[in-house]
Amino acid sequence: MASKKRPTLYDVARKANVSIATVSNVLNNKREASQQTIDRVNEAIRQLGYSRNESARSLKIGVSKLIGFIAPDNNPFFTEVLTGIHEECQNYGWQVVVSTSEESESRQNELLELLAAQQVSGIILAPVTSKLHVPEKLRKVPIVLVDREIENAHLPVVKANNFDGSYLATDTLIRHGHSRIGIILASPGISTTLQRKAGYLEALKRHGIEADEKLIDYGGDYTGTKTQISGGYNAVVKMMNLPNPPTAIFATNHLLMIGALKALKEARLNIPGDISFIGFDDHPWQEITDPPFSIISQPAVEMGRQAVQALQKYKEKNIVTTTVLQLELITRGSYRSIT
Amino acid sequence: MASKKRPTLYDVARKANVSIATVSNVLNNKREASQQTIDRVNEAIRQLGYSRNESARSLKIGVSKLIGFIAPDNNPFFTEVLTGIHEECQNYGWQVVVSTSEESESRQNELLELLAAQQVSGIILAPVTSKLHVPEKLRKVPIVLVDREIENAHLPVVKANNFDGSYLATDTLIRHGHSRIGIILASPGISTTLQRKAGYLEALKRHGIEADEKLIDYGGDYTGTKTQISGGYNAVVKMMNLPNPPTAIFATNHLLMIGALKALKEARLNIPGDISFIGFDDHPWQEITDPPFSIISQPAVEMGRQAVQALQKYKEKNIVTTTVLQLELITRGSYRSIT
DNA sequence: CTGAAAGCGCTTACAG
DNA sequence: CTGAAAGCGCTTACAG
Repeated sequence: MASKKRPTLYDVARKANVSIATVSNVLNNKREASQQTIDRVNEAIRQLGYSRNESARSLKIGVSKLIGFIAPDNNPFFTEVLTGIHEECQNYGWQVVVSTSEESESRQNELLELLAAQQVSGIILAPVTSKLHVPEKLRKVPIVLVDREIENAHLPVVKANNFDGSYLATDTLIRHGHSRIGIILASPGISTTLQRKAGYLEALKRHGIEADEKLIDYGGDYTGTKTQISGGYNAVVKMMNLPNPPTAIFATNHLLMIGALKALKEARLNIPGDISFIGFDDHPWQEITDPPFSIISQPAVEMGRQAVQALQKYKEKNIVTTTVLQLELITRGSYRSIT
Repeated sequence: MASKKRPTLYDVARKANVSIATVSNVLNNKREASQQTIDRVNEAIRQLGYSRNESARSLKIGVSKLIGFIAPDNNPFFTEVLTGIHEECQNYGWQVVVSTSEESESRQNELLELLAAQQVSGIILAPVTSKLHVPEKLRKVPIVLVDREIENAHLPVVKANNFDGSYLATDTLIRHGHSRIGIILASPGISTTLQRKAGYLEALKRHGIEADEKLIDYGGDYTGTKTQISGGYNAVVKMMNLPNPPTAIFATNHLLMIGALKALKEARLNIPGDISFIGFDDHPWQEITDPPFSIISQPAVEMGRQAVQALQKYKEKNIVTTTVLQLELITRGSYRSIT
């Protein structure tokens, strides 16, 4: 019995009385084979339970059916992006090697290297900084940026309109009478932070409100998942102890939001009675909390899908696309008008 | 310039003036090479920016450095398990091909097949049913079961003590005076559901309470993430419309819990004033909700780590381990005593 | 329409 | 301590 090792092309060829080239052609739908041959080959494949050794194929043709996805942390946002990547990859027969850089640039470079060594046919990357220098030797493997972009990278990117989203949230709060609005941002080194900050500042400016540095906190200037939660927590504690604390808070990612709410709760501040709040990233919990939270919602699953499509276009036609998805404000019960 | 393609062993060998066998040996720390040779080789590797083509290696030795992880859905519990898998894999230099079966057995079998074709060195599987028949041709690749087990599989398994956890939750509610306790379970086809149900029934029995079929709902007997949330929702709606509704509800996974809470909220039932509640799986949101929720907490990250270790033992020493992790009840504010 | 043969980049006995 | 050579299982010109 050939139960010890998996059958190879040779086994199939022998059984079907054809050459291995013919089997390979049938397998890949290349060239015309007579229907009779095709049937014989397929029957042999079925009987032997043959499936292709992808390592051999990768070695020969230089790329595997794998793509890599490098997320910076375990923010549920990236879990959703991964869902989108998975969905779309089914259309291309790709499988996904997933890893987390934990916001470390050296870890990220190591992961890129490991993926390249696996002959992945592409990488979807949410980079840890906006100034990544992609090592020369990785230039061969197509990289698509997702969520975050890199200056002058000349790489396809799929991102959200963070400026507009942040502007929208801030503008809305201002129109509800708020002028002291605290914003909690993630690490200043990434593009999303920069753009979310810019949108906030622009909204203030349009309304003639002067920005107060004390109300701008990089609570998430740390690595990893847990530290971002404490970052949001610390930011709120700091702001609420100001002589002139904010009347509204805008937390610009889901982890920061959770930390911020924890601090608000501990301070026994009522939302929206004592303070208005807008968060980031939709999540089932937000409909069952009291109050339900208003948030800037990102099309995270769609972002994953689009990233795969962008990768496909980049690989096949060398087209460098920039896709910008719109953010929307979902208003529930966490902010109110003040006078 | 060799910028077109990545350097190979031959390039390194030529540069270092040795044979490819020697380079390979240095690379794998095999046999003794003179320190001088080692240095020359390493210097050549560095200069060329060489890194091994893992496809070639996999082809030659029959296994890659990849392992597969198949989750049944996007429950955040499995995201945490994945975190643990990632952490532990770093110790072995493994990378993880992640995929979701969406509770479909045919999809699961397809994924197993695809992973085997990639020459993965092992698979960590949360199976969609407790009666999986692993296809003969997959017998070559080591599989470790995580979270859910399979009858007579003779495979390593890392799971939680679901019986005890469920007993504990039910017993606690009974001791607080509840006798009509609704339980919301996931699909009856998986081991965790069976065990959680058994723990519930046993606790009732010990206290001489007769089980009421109407209070046992397989809200999650659907596939996928969203349908489980609506499953939990529907279960609560049904139970609360009973002539004699429950005074407490135990939702046995995170998705079911979210759906259940949504229904409770819509019915304007106060927790724990009108109804007591115990959920499943800890999550940062649970500390900031009002009330904060009591839950049965699973060591999800640890489960992932242990699964990787079990895989390692299975591969290296052919040891089939069964690891049972304890669940604990975290009491916050969502249940109370009644008379 | 089909086959013989080269070669992808490694690892590993084997010989020296 | 080091090298020459076979071979892992495929794909793909090339020849017929």
